[in-house]
Amino acid sequence: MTVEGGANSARPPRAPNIRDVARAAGVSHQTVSRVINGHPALRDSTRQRVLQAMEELRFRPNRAARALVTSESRTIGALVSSGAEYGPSASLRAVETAADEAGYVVDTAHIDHADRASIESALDRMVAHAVEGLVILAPQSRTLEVIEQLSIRIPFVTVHSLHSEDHRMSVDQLAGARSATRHLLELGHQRVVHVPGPEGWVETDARRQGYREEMTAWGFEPVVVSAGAWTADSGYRAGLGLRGRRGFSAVFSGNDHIALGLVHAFVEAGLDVPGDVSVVGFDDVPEAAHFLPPLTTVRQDFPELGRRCMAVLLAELRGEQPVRPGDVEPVLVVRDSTAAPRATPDQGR
Amino acid sequence: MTVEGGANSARPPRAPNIRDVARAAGVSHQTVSRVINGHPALRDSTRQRVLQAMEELRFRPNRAARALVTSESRTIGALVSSGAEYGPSASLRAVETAADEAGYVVDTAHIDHADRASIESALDRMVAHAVEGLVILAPQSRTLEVIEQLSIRIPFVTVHSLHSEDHRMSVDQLAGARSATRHLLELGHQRVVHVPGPEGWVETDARRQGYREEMTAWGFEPVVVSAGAWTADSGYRAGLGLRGRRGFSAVFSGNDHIALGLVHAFVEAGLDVPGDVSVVGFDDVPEAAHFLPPLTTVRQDFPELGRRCMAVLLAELRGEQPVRPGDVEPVLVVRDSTAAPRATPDQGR
DNA sequence: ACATCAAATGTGACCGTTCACATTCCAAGG
DNA sequence: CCTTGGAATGTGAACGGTCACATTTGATGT
Repeated sequence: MTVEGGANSARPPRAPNIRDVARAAGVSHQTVSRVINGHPALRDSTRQRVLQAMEELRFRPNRAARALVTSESRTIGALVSSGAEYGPSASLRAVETAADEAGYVVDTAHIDHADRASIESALDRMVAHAVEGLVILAPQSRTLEVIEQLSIRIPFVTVHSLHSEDHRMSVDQLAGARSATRHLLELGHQRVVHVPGPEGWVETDARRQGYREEMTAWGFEPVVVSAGAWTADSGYRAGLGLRGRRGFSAVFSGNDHIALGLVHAFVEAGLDVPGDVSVVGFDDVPEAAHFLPPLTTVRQDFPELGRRCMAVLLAELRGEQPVRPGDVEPVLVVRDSTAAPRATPDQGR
Repeated sequence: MTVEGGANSARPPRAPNIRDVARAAGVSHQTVSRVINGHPALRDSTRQRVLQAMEELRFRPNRAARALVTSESRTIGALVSSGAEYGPSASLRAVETAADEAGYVVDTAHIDHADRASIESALDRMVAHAVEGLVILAPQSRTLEVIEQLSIRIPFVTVHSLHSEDHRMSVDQLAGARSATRHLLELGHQRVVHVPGPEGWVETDARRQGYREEMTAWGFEPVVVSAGAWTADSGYRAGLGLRGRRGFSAVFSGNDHIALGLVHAFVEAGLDVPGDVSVVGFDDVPEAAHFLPPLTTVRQDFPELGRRCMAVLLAELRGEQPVRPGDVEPVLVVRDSTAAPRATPDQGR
């Protein structure tokens, strides 16, 4: 492995530096530095000469040396919640692409436990690696609290901040949840239950809140049955509990995967979706259109979210006007998992 | 944003360095360095004094400075194919966790296009950031070819290499594909078609190859109908084409998402799965158990793959014996999407 | 009491850049 | 022809660590 080059001996293993280039080009090291940094006051002939020397020597500027003196690392850190959730992953990818285009590289750290120590250690590592900014894709309330306590001294953006309006960037979860709930109510459902995501997540709270608001606005009683995780497994377990009960004709699920598990549990019990019970999800993962039945859900544009995060962060790093584009709006996608309730039990009587 | 500390003025904004600590502790800077690096020949009292000074000054060693002189960056690079595929993402997360435990941080670069230029530029960026090693999670033949041509001078591991046996780490795709196919054949299916993933992926080739081998071993004709991508969408489209045809009773799908799309297309056309056609997937994504019907598939342990990648790479970075743990074995998970064929059409006459 | 030697600590150079400032070049103006 | 001043280039000192080597310290054997 790692086979080094040729057969000739006694080649100094040291990589060429700007002084080597300078010597080869017959200029001073500072001139080489200027070429690297695109200084305007440079005779074109000199620039060419230097560029050629760089080419010949296969010169690569040493980033560590530059970082040492300028304390610019061209690195940004990303803190991501460690689950395999679709949303954060998709956003992260967009963050990286955007960073890349701006000449930054992204150091990623997954935080398993939302305990203070592990977050702190992740941040420490980021700081030690001199990240210039931070993107935090860990929408757990606990995480965000810790982060606020820690009072980070470098620019950062979090997706979904709790209290502070600064640093924030998010999808309007509440509006999404309300429109999902409204969709069910408009279809004529009256007993709509909500199966939220795990406790401690910002989205869980926002979506539950949106559900509650819409239900009470229509004069109906909100009913919440917890799932425990964002997974299909936990949706299935929640469905198992739910299918014993009567008295509901629709479920608004915390996300698409939970919805998948719910549908599984319902269908297994002989219930028809959407005949007996309507289900609506959240996220619109790429598979949702092919669930059986194809899932009605709320689409979030995760990549766009990631891009905007980076836009905000980059603007700040460059000292530009702090861009603050509005929230990304989620949109309801109606498919086949929702329909009007079969009977209208509570009517009349 | 980024509010700096107190109200007192005239505080030098420079972070404390090793000499500041030395002065505060009444020792030489070299002694401080020794404390940082855990040098054994140090009086305990001195060490304590230094540690305390570091604490008081909130000293953080400057990694760029250290990197400059030692050329150790404690960074490894990850090159990932840019799709939102479940497998690479899951492995990547494991890679990061493992790296983290070893005190490394991971720079990730997603490569959108498998063209030489974009791969080269990603590698350049990694090299410029002085990564000590590279993990390549981009199982596209094209990517791997380019990488082999480029003859990287730093240690690296790729998941699924083509030719060279070095640097390799993978799941035995071929065995997995064979066992999936065998499962269908053992159920009594004779006309099994394969819907592979997109061309150009190492897995696509290996799985198709495994399918072919098993089919011919049993004396049956392999039939391959392309999907185009790893997505449910493209599986659905393939299913649309497929459901016109007759003469098959089972499908071995390139992955779980394609399988989901296939099932969607079949069920939509009034076919029963597994009554009329059995479907088996590949990957065992966490949702597969809750597809309708729950999907028979081949489980790959992506996190384990990631961990092993890092184990191999770290061993090499440390100059240890090159660990080479065997391939990760995939395992068939039988669920409800496969059953014996309803009739046995080709039998007798 | 003193030589001995390893353990403990100190000294100065160096890694490859950029920064602040000094110097040289060269065309235009008097 | 000489000044003038901006453009082009050069000089030496940081930056914050580690390395190689020098020096001091303190316990040990005689």
